[in-house]
Amino acid sequence: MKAEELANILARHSLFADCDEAELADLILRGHFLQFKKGDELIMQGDPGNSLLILLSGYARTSMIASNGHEIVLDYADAGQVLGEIALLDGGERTASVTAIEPTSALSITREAFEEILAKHQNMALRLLKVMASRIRMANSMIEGDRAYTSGPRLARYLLRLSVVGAEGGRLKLDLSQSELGNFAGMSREHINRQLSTWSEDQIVAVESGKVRILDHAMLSHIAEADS
Amino acid sequence: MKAEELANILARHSLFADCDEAELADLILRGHFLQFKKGDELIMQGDPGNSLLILLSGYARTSMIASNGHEIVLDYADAGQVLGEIALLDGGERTASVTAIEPTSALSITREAFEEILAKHQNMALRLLKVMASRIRMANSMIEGDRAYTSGPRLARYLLRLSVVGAEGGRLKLDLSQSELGNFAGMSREHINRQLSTWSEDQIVAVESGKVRILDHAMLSHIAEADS
DNA sequence: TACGGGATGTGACTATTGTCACAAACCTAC
DNA sequence: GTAGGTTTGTGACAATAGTCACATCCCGTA
Repeated sequence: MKAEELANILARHSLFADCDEAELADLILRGHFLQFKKGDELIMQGDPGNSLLILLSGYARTSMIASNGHEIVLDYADAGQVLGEIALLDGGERTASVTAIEPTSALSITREAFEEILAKHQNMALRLLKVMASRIRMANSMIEGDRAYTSGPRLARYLLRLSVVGAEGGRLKLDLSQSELGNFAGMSREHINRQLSTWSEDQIVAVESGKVRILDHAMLSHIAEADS
Repeated sequence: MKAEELANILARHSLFADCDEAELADLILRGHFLQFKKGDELIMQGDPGNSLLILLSGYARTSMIASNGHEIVLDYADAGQVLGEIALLDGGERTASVTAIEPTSALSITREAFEEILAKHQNMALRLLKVMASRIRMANSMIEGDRAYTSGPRLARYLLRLSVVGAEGGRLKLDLSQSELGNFAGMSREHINRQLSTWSEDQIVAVESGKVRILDHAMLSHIAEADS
């Protein structure tokens, strides 16, 4: 892929929107362009983490397998997202896997290249710090959801997190299976099903051919804030 | 307090152990020394976050109140810990409160000072990035614990997190009340009590005059890894 | 030493959610 | 179009943990 195309893709996403030419050029020069098929692992839990990825296109799922086999989906990443920065920074193992859920491309940057870029461009570090701040906020809000709310409000939150603002018919960013929704929201597949059925009767969501649509966004937000 | 005393305290803690003289000097020069009584709030959830704190002495509890009133303890911070960096970085509200649980002192650094120090000392940003990486790891492991494990293994994990390596008699870093342990481990006070009683019978922990001691560290670790 | 407030111990009951089982529907590829 | 896999729908039941209620204990202080 041409450097200018890469530059275009990067510049289109918030994180890199305010990068200057030189920064983008360095990222592209020092990065490797990678492509993945649906199902490929971009990052594997437990591996040593010596590189950082910037997702250029497609969607990927970030998930952990707990030691008892339980799968936990932490996030769904789209283009522009930085992945794998934690292990790169602290030299530890990768805490989670990242799996392409559709054909995906990414820019891979080694630790050496990353350190050089960081040293050369002051703003890069600040940008990364902001990314990580928002990650911590997200993690805290997951903890809050898990701890303080019952399954209903919690599922509502995750559906809202998957919703796109101006989507026609309330379509979600991703069409997840009910099992996958379960791993995301932290509840069993069966329970997801029952909850969606209930909401479907109340016209809050619609479930057709396995796809969830949000019909009553306001109501769902209200449920997400419920006292229990 | 004298600058050299402050420098000593800072240099004694891992995060700042590898700071050079100039960095320490700038931190101290630009920081304000603050003191807090037990129960004082160093940081208040919902406030705008325009400063960063470095804990110099004492212990503080980081906790969130969910919108339904549920209290969640995220961590207990000790000297050397950086607090309040998230809101400082992204300009948002403070996500959690930090409360002194004993007399505490801290160095407060404003956004302007922080930005100057960051610009002047390259390594500062890298250090902060590492701190935040470990925060994300911690948050992910809380999510894993909440999602994948039942209360027993989970409580075991939190007790281990509070344990100190060479402590005589298995004393914990902090003597928490059972309600507070509950807010930390995400379970009710009563359930904490019952679980501790059971373990106490099996000589895994001892509970005397409200203080928990870990008798069988190995067994507790084993429970923490249990399949369910 | 007596008092009062907070922390702890414990029983009984309830609520929420997971698990298992199985049928039906759907999709995809030959 | 049909076979085989995956996904969905749903009932019955079990398990885990929360809630409520109340007795008790402990500790600082007047």
